[in-house]
Amino acid sequence: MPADAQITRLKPRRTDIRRENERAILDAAEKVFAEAGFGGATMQLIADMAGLPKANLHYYFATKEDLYRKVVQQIFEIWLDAASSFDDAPGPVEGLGGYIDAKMDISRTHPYGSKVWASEVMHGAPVIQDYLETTLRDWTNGRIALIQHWINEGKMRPVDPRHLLYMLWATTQHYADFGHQIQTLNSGKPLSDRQWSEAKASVKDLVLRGIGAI
Amino acid sequence: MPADAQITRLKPRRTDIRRENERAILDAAEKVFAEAGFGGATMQLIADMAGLPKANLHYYFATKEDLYRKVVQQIFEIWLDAASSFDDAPGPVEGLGGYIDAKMDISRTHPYGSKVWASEVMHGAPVIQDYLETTLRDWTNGRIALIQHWINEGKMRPVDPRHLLYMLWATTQHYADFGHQIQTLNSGKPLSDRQWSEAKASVKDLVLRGIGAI
DNA sequence: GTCTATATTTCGATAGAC
DNA sequence: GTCTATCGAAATATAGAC
Repeated sequence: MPADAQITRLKPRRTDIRRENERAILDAAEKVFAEAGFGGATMQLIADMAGLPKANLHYYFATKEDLYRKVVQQIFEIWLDAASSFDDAPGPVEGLGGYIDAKMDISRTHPYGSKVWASEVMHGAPVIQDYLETTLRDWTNGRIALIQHWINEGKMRPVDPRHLLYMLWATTQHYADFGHQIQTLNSGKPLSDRQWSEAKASVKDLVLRGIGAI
Repeated sequence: MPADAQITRLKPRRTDIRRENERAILDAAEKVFAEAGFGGATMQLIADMAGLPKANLHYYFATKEDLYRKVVQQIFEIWLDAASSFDDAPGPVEGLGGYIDAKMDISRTHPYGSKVWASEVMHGAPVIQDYLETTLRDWTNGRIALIQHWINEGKMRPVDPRHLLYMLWATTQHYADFGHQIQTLNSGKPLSDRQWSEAKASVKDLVLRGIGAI
């Protein structure tokens, strides 16, 4: 295994070891769960990718489901943080435009987490149903009220805020969840920096025109 | 009248039995694969839902993967058929509007198939990669040319046809793939006929306004 | 064609030495 | 905290009587 472990002058503290191992396990788990699904993922595969014996996974995370739950929670919190651009905006151009930018960036930087979330919801959200019924529902209702406020102020056309939100979620996350299909249709190559910029601009343009904000 | 003539008439023919059993297996498999993923699905569960012994599944479909492949092919062909509304249309309002209607209807009538497709693509399309590189790529290029033609004729704004298609796919399939999330945000109840109509109208309105066709 | 019983493999989880 | 060895459960797939 790591021969260079001998080289390190100072022995890492136990808390550091724990933190680093948990991070390695979570990163590996996110990728494996995304690529194989919960049922297709194996603890052995995650352990190999994390560079640890399988038994160590069970030392840090009691069960496969515990590990999975942590992975799902991560992407959910990242998305919630990204929505802050929504709130302080004076109108839909800044608010929705900023939200699209943030969600598209996350689709590029966290494609695995997005896929795990999509898979979880597609299978009926057996693990995070409570989040849907509390945090997500509250968040959604708050943003619907905000969009309705913009409509009342005449800053955008009267569209159904709920279906607008669904379109934003669907479109931005599509670039992560269906990234493989998009890559295949891009001659098999991942989108370049330029192509990601064009994608963001296209989505913002279509949405902001669609709601009559520009 | 010969006695065996009676029996022959009453007893279903072998080809009928085969057809009915294959249909029952495929329907059950579509649902189980959608709800559990390929890895989480078990032949036992599919057999129970189809009302057949597990061994019979292996009689009709040699392996679990053979059965899965058939399920994925089904939804793909349904989507291709739905795209015919695209071609004979005089302009984007009829063409894209009709396509959205058709895709939304399929999301409602075939949610399981849509989820199986999404799961397959999210996991890197291990089974249907060849479809992506041939049929889907050709279909996409053809529709991009058609949309570009409408743009050249001044029937819609100059938007990137590729990202427009991605938005259509993402948004329409979202109502199937994330149907559970949508239902949770709808007080736990499935969308009513009226709500489905509103969803279709909202999507069409947002898209057709976004491209400047209405 | 159908179905019971079983072979074979693999996975999640754990015991126990270090 | 780490890691080898292994248990028990569950899965795919098949054998063989009917």
